[in-house]
Amino acid sequence: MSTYLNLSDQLLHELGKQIVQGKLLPGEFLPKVEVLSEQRGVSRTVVREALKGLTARRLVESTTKVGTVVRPRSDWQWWDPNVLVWASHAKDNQSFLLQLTEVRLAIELAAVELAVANATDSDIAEIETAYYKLEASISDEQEWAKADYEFHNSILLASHNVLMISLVSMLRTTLINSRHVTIPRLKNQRKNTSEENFYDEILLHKEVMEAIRVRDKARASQAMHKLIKRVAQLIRD
Amino acid sequence: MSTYLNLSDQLLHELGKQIVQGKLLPGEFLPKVEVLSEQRGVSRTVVREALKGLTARRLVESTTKVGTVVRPRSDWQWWDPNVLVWASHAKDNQSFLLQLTEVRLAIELAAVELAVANATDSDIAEIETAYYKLEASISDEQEWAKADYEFHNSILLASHNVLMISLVSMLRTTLINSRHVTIPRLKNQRKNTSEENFYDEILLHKEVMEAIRVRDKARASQAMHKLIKRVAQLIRD
DNA sequence: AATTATTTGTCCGTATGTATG
DNA sequence: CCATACATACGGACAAATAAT
Repeated sequence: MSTYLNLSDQLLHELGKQIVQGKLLPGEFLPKVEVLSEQRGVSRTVVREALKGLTARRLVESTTKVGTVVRPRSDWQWWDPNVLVWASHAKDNQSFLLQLTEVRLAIELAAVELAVANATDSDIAEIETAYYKLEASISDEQEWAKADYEFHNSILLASHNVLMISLVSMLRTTLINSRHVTIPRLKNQRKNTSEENFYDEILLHKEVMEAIRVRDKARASQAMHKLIKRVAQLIRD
Repeated sequence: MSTYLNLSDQLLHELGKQIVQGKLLPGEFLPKVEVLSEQRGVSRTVVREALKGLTARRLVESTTKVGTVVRPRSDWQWWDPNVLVWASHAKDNQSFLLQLTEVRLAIELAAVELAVANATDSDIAEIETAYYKLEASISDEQEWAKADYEFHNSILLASHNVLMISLVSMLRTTLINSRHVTIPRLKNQRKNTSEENFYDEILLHKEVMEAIRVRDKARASQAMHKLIKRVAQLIRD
């Protein structure tokens, strides 16, 4: 697997970015196929395939004789990896990343309730090992982040909801792609958290784990809610 | 706008269904391009475009000399309108529809909290009118369903989270497409609900509306949680 | 290690279909 | 009815990658 992109994908990315990042506004027309073909020095086939990619993502609509026009943002198929990437690479992406995070939190909160109901013994074992790794890495910032990811992921997997798993995986990929914006802020925030808060956080993780083990939905949900609200708070600032 | 599908889309749907509905299992190979081209009496170009569609949705992976193989289900891009439709049209789609509903409930629950924070005056007015329509249509099953939809939708819109709105709209389209399976069951269940339960449900809707109006996040969230749990319960049975 | 065969990937020229003005 | 502009479809040629010999 290489990072090589064929011509139509290159053009697709170029046009997709322009649209999602607002350089081509809804209602505006794209140049016609022949012009695009000449401008970029590619064949009409390449242009048509790129346009097809835009159409499939509902970013544009082509009608004969009229041309290809950018559709309103509400029509766009946001839950497409490429659209998400294009949007997350925009200059003014703060509000977009916040929205992404809000969805992620919503799903993670729901996943813990499902985990209580659906977790197998081996799922629970995974969650426990993830928790003990977390406990063992309080001092190491890097390790803690990794362990924290694995802890939440083990719960997500235990939900046995493929749609949630796939959704969060998409969100994570997108958020990682724009990590340079968000992670530094979180790190700085973390430095400011006191020892006590940190201890609280470990306790909350433990509470989540134990509640899942004893199948106490209300407890699990409540603890996760508290955990998540902290993240939401960090992001909002 | 017609329902006409071009040759490659027709083939795409045919192959996509076969894969998602398990007639072609992960690890199995598709016939090579030339064979497919002959079998269906279409050009190689058409076959290639259909395969491209499958590849874009991560249902298959093509490698030179080896051929095109079905990827594991966990790799599939589930959040694609077509994949969702193919999956919802499968024979054994009960568990899939349940998962869809679980995601929908998760998002709706999160949306109400966001609505409390983000709703404009006009958003709140929309929610109120939706509620009064609901109140006015207690007796009419048909009207009630419609009003209920509009009530929840008005809250969703008030969240001002485009990603959530787009996600739920996708879910709804899919669920409506397989309505024949789920709605009749809900209707039957509803008939069995007593007058009292029905009155409770109205009260819960009212509680949600008022909590949003006075910007009381905890109250709104709690009331919505109760409402949603009922739906979840209905579905589970 | 080099060669060959096989299969996908890419590009293009061209022809036909279709809807608009 | 014609000219325009885009969509769809076909098939040929060649490039790239890899398995097998």
